[in-house]
Amino acid sequence: MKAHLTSINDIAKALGVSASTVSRALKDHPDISEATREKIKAFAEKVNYRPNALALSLKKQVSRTIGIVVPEIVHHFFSSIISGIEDIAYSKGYRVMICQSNEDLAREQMNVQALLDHRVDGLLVCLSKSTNDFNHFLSVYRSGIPMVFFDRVCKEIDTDRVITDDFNGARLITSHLINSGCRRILHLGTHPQLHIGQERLQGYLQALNDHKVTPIPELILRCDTPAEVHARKDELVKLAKSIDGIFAVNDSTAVAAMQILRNEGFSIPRDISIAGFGDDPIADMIDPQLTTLEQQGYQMGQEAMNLLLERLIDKQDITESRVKIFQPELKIRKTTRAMAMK
Amino acid sequence: MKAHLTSINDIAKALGVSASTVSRALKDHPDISEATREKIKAFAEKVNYRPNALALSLKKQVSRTIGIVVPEIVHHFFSSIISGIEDIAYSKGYRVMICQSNEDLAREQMNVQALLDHRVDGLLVCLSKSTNDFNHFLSVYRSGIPMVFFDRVCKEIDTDRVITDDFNGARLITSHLINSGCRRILHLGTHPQLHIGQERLQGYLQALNDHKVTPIPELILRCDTPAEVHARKDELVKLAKSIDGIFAVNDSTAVAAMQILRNEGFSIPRDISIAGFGDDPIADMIDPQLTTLEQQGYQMGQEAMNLLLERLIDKQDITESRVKIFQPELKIRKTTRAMAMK
DNA sequence: AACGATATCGCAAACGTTTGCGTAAAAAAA
DNA sequence: TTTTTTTACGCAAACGTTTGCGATATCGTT
Repeated sequence: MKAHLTSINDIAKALGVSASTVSRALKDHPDISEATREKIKAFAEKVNYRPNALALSLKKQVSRTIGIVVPEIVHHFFSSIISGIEDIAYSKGYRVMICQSNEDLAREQMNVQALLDHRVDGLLVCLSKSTNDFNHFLSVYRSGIPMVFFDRVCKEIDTDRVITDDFNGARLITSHLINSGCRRILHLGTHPQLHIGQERLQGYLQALNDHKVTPIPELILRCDTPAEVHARKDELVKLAKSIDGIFAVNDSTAVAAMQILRNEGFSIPRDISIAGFGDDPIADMIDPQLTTLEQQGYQMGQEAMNLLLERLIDKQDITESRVKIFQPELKIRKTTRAMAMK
Repeated sequence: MKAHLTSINDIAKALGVSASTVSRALKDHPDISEATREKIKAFAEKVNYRPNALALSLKKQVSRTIGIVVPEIVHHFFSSIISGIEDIAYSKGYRVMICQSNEDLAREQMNVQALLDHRVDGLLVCLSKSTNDFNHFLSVYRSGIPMVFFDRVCKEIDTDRVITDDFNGARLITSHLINSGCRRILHLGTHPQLHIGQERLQGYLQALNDHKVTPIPELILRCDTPAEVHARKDELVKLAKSIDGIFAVNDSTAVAAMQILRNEGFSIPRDISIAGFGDDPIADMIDPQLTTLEQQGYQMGQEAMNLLLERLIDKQDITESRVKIFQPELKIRKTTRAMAMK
């Protein structure tokens, strides 16, 4: 069975009028008599006519569709961002096309290209971990298509951005660890080329410095997924004897580390305190509940979409790029001890 | 700045040839001389020409895009399915448009309509919990657009489907609970109108029957989210004294229940055994680790996309609808006791 | 009766692409 | 040289929609 949705031409032919008359009748153009208008509307209703969005976009040179490029939707943080984006987009009559880069540069490039091919009106993107080349975004920028980065942004290109204050968050939670008595804090960080990785590391170092704690290079590891934690289990277990705290770059890594440590007989937080980043749902579900930083993903998504919308609607009058910074909120739970001092 | 991507006509004008010549040159049509072809290709490369996917879809009457309607991407099961779908789709040159119904019928109807408006070649859908009207899917079916349901399927319409053997899974895990000594097993189920809810309930009842355990109506509750668990906390705590096992319709509900029970002083699994459904990542991260059923979301997504692809490619020669049933695998972990008998 | 005004509609171009067909010029065959 | 074939390109329609403009009627005015 061939799937032919009825078009304006079909209606025109069936009713013995021209396509332009049908088009005008359907949108209540005054040039059309009431009789014809009603006839056409009734028929369109009957055959369940729906305008072809592709033809419309082509004609209007506007797709009312925006593209999203995100590392992986399986991560709660990203899927909440997407929900935030979608809710705003829907309410303004926009649709979204979601692409996953799977943390892979090549895939990210393909994604961007495909979205451009589909003539999205704007782009919302979060960089993949492996992105060290920005030409695909540069060409988007040069072609004048509005683009806003969120979370993992591209500082090489001057666009709107929505970010977390990673530095401050890391400083805050590391300070909390120190205040609760930790002195030898292991940092499980992410790729150094990631801006957020840099910021969180710097925040961690700043907190140590704030409290006159000497940083120990051996206690800074690149290890940012549960899989990597398990891969480097021996290393972790060996380190465990000499540390009293862990600050992991995200919650799932923190939880994985905790799992291993507890199996090795360490008590959390008595022997070792643990802190994460992101306030993933698991943080609240595990026992002991994970101390972490709340990142307001949904709101960040909303904000990103709003920034983009302003560009799409008042195209001309925004010249400077804008940066929205979300302050992560400290969620002190059970994997860290109560403050030892004020 | 206006965003005008260069078209075939732009190239034609710039080079003083016709649009048809450009079109043919770019796809190595033999009618075009090598000189012209090279000239055109070089220019196209220089200006970074990319065909307009909208125009192509309109012309070819094929969008090579498939629509996905899913309740919520924040759930790991659904986002794994999407990944499975995407990977197959990409490898065959298809794109996907993802929509969330947020478990809401009206939104689901809008989603379907929007996807049809964008002339997707096919539909992959998982019903929302509140869907009790299927006319939007019926009209898709009647218009001849291939559609395959997954997980939460619509048995009112005769389409391809990819499902989990919910009955068998529920029977399996309930049997495991009984075998490990449980006799008064609370079932936290979902909406009765959901087919999977029915199946899991029936599987639970069947297992009781298999073991000559009398079912207790008071022990069958509709409660399928952590939020609902917390809302009905008092009820749950009161019941807790009289039960020795819980079978929840999904893992997050199981974990939430466990959290409350432990806070009330119950020991898991000594006092109460707990089992979930789905093998969410949290199942493996919490302590004690949750006994559950593995649902192969990624593979289900792949299978669904493959079924759809067969319809899209050999349009004609598939008449009967096909059903792929995935057997969930029992993951016995720490929230249930070891088998008491064989 | 002749005129202008208004109401109601169709034509055609445009968006970007593909493709059957026609055609001019060049090459090959007679 | 004439005829036929081949080479290499352009025209125009089509996909579905919108919209400026032109074209008929019909009406009301003198």
